[in-house]
Amino acid sequence: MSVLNRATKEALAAIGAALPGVSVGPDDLGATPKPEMGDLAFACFGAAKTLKKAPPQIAKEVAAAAKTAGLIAKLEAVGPYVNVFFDKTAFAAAVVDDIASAPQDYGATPAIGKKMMIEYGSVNTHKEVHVGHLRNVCLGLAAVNLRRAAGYEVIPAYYIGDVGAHVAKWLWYYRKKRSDDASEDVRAFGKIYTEATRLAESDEKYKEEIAAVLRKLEEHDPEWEALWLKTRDICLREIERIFAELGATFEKKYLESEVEAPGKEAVKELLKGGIAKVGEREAIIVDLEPDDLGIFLVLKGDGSALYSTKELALAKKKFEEFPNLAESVHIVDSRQSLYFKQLFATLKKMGFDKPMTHLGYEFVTLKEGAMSSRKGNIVAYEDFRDELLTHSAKETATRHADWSKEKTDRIAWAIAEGAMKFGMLKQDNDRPIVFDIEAALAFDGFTGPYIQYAHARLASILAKAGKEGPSSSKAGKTVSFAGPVDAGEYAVLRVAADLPDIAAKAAAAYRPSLLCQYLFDLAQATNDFYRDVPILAAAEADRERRLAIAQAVKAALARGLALLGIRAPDEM
RNA sequence: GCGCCCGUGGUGAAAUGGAUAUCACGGCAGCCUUCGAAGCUGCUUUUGGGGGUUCGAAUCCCUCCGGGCGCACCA
Repeated sequence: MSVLNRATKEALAAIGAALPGVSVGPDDLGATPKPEMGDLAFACFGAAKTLKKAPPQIAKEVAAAAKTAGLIAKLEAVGPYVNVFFDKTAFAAAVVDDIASAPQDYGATPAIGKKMMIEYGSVNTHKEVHVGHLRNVCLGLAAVNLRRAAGYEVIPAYYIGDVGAHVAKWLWYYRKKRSDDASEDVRAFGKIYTEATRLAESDEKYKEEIAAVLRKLEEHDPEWEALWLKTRDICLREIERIFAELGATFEKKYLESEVEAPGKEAVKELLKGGIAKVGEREAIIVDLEPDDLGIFLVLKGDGSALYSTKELALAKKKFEEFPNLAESVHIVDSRQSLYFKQLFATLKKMGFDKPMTHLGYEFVTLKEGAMSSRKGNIVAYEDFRDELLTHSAKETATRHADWSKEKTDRIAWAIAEGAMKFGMLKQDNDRPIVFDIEAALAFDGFTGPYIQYAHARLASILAKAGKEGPSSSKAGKTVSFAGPVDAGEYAVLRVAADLPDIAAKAAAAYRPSLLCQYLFDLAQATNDFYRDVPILAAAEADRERRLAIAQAVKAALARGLALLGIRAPDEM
């Protein structure tokens, strides 16, 4: 149990004992508006109802009657609230101890024996990876880390769209216009897709040509299949490379092509079972009107597969491979909300009632409007990364002219990654991100590098004190802790104590933004501490204690960033 | 038309139904002879309209207005 939870429990016990006949729970206990007002606040409105007394009166009685013990030092009635003050030194020592005992796992819950799959990073081949996909990967990565910290056994999976109409269109165009181009430059693939779309939309007759290519592919026509396999594999290698550089690792890798045939079988079963029927233009549909979910199309009129066809089989495949999944999450942008509702409803009709959820998020747009691979007005991930990296390397080089090229590049990438991932996660899932390169290149304010910087400053102090080498990634030896702590020391530890709770909330709701907000608060508190509390120049006893605090806070910052998939370099 | 999501300072955002709505950016004015100025300090400006529920509403409900997205052969 975290130190804060322990203190909260003690506070509730003390207050509960002073209020016989009233049930008090964690819900009655919240944060105070300002740190000076105490560590926790108990609202007396609920008790007022039960006791038929005025809240301020109850507050006064509770403050007078409650016994202080352990981590609780003082209770004070302010209006209808009882403000709880922790024993600063005892609390600070407990937090430092808690972090020092397992710095890399600070705030983690022991295993809860539940297995879950998180599917994310599900991009398409034959198209360029853009900043919209980046949001997906960052969210998925954070979700995996957060759920693992919450005690789940998580299986990260991706599901790549390596077949379908977009691939057929690409191959159709390539053979028609670009077959002389032997280039294997994947970044050119995206442009080919845009050109293909332009040509395809220029004349109705092309529609049928492309549909024919798709049928050929599904029939495994050797010539088309060879071209498809060759180009697909180039794309898959590129996608793998991008995932690797973002630190995204996957235990299960699904391809649309492998569930195409089983998907068609599933549709046959649906027809046999009377769940699906033939709709307009011979298409196979599931009528979900009674569930207010409209019509769900599961197979095209010409017999070729749709996204839905394949996903019917994929859902089954996942649970065949992992029968005991407590949850199977699909991280896909919220434009697919209706589609997933339809999919889950159809699976349920098939008697396949498994815990599947769609985690939606708003997409990334440009100031000019929506990005579209079809139109070609996208910000390619690699262009963005290159620009960010160039900027970050330049900034790093100005500050550290003496660093080697290797070191500069390594640190510059950590900073670029911090800016990129934090930028994608700091906003709540249900708000669109309007991509602005100026803002994305910022390293100050509410950004990843701001937090990395606070961490590096603490690292620098510790290095000077000989407590931790600048390049060590593991926590050094623990430092002795002897109180009493002053206000500045306590303030930063009080914030650090919130991490376990915030991480748990962020994990439960899949909201990394909560952790971003929190880490920014912790970094600000760190900068206050840095400004107000001298460490190296302090008297021996204070110095040791403050170094211990610096070490604990540094570990908390690093841990929080790690949950977001961001590195915390000791120098930057 | 129906459904989902969102309306908070100039801009972008935060706030388990709780105390005086919190940050960042921008702008203006300051701070490097004291542990790293990618930092710090000060000033600047806010809950779309109207009802309702509640001791208490940015938050919940209704309604209107505004924006985004989705609604049969794309994924």
